Amino acid sequence: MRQSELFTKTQKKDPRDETSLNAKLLERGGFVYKNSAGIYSFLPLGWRVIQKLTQIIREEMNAIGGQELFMPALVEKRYLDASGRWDVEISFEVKGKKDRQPGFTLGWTHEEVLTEIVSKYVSSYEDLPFAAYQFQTKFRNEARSKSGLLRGREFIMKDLYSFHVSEGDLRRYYEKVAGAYHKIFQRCGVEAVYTEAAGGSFTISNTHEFQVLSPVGEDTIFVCDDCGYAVNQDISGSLKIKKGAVCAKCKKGKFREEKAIEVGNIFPLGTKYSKAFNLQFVNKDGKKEPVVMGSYGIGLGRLMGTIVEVYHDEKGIVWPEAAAPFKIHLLVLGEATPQLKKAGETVYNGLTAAGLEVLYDDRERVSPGQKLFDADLIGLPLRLVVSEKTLAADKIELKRRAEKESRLLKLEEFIKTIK
RNA sequence: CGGGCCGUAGUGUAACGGCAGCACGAGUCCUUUGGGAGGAUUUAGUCUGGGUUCAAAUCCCAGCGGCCCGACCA
Repeated sequence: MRQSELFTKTQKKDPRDETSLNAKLLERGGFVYKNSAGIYSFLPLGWRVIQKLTQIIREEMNAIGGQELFMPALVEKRYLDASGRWDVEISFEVKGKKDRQPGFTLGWTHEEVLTEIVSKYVSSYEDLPFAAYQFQTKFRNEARSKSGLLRGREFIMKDLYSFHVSEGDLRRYYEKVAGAYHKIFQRCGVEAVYTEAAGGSFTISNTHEFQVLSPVGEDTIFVCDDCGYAVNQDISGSLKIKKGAVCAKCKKGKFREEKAIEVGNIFPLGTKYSKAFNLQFVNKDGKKEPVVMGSYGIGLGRLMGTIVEVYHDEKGIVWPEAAAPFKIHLLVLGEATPQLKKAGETVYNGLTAAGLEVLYDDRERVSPGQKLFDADLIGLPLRLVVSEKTLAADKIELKRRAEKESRLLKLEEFIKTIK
C-alpha cells in the first residue's frame, strides 16, 4: 500500500485526554479513532491488525474442530428471560415493536442464541460433541470504559461454544481449547498466564483466564514463582492464597502478586443453558440428558491494545510480526528525483511481486526526518530505506524496528532471506 | 453508579471579567531533503442552554461529552 494514498495521518502530539498508552499510540499512529468513550473505529492500519489477529484465532479454532458461523447482534428478550439474564446492568436495551418497551438487547454474549439454534439439530449422543464460534461485535454498557482499547462498550469478540454428552467430555475439550488459546497468544507474541478465576454471571464453576502481566491490567493475580500456577484475586480468598504464601499446587514456590490484563477466558458452563432451552440428547440407554456446554472468549481489540502495551518504546509501537498491519515499511528518503522515485518503485514492485506486505512511504515533499518518525511510530517490523546513499551503493538499507543497527544489502538478498 | 480533573481551529496549547493569540497540520509560492526544514501568504476555534455583568473563553447553574480513582466487571 502506498502511504501517499492512505487517508489517515500520524499525529505529532498525544491526544490531550488520554493517559492510556495503547490509546495514545494507536490514535497517534492512525490505527483507531475514538468515536465515544469505549467505542472505537478501526482505521485501515488498525483494521489490518484486527484481521491478522482474526486469522490467527480462526486457524487455531478450526484446528480444534470449531465451526465458524455468525449470529445476530439483536437478541430478543425471550432468550435472556429464559436464562434469567435479561435484567443486567451492562445490557443495551432496544425497544420492541409495539409497546415501545425493550424487546431486544444488543448481544453481549450468545450462549442463549446458539443453544436454541443447536437444539433444533441435536437429538442423539451421535450428534455430539461439536463446537461453533463466531467473530462478532459485542455490546456491553460498562459502568466505566477505560484504558483505551482494554475495556470498551462495543468490541469485537471471538466466542466459541462447545456441546458435549458429559462433564468428562467437556473437560477434555476444555483442555484442548486451553491449548489452542496458548498457541494463539504465543503466535501473537504475548505471554499469557493460565489463571483460575471466578465465573461471574456465566457459571458458578471456576473458570480460567489467560492473563498478560502488565501494570495497566485491571486484574490482580497471584502467580507461583516456581511452577507458574496462578489464581485471580477474585477467588484467592476462598483458597487462602495471598502474596508470599507457599504455592498450593507445587508446595515449593511462593505466590507473587501481579497486575494483569485478561485477554481470554474459558468457561465450563455445565447444563445451565441447555436446561433453559431444553437442549437434550438421547444417550446410549435411550434416556434423555441435558447437553453439557462450555464457552470461550477472546476480545480482539483488547488483545490489540495489550500487544501495544507490551510492545512499544519511547518512539512508538514495535509490532510483533504476526500482528503487524504490514511486514515492511519502505521509505524513500530525500528529494524526489526521477532516479530516486524509479528506484523506490522498483523496490516496491519487487517486494510486492515476492508476496511481501509493504507499506510504501512514497510521499513526496515530506522530509526524511518526518518519514523516519512516522515509521517508528507506526512500528512495522522491518524498515527498508531507498535514498541517494543506498542508490550509490546499489543496495537498500534494512533496519529492524526492535533493533538499533541498520545494514545495507541487495534487494534480492533481502527477499531471499526474509521469505 | 459515587468522587476528582477537564472541554478554545483538524491536532496541541495561550489569553486579569476588557480586541481570542501561538505552534503543528492543511492550501498557494520560493528555497530545502538521512531524524518532525526555512521564508512569504491564506485557512480554521471558545461543547450546548440559561444566568450575573456595561462587558463572559474566563464567574454561577443545568445539560452534554472526555479522562482518571473507586465500586462493579462477563
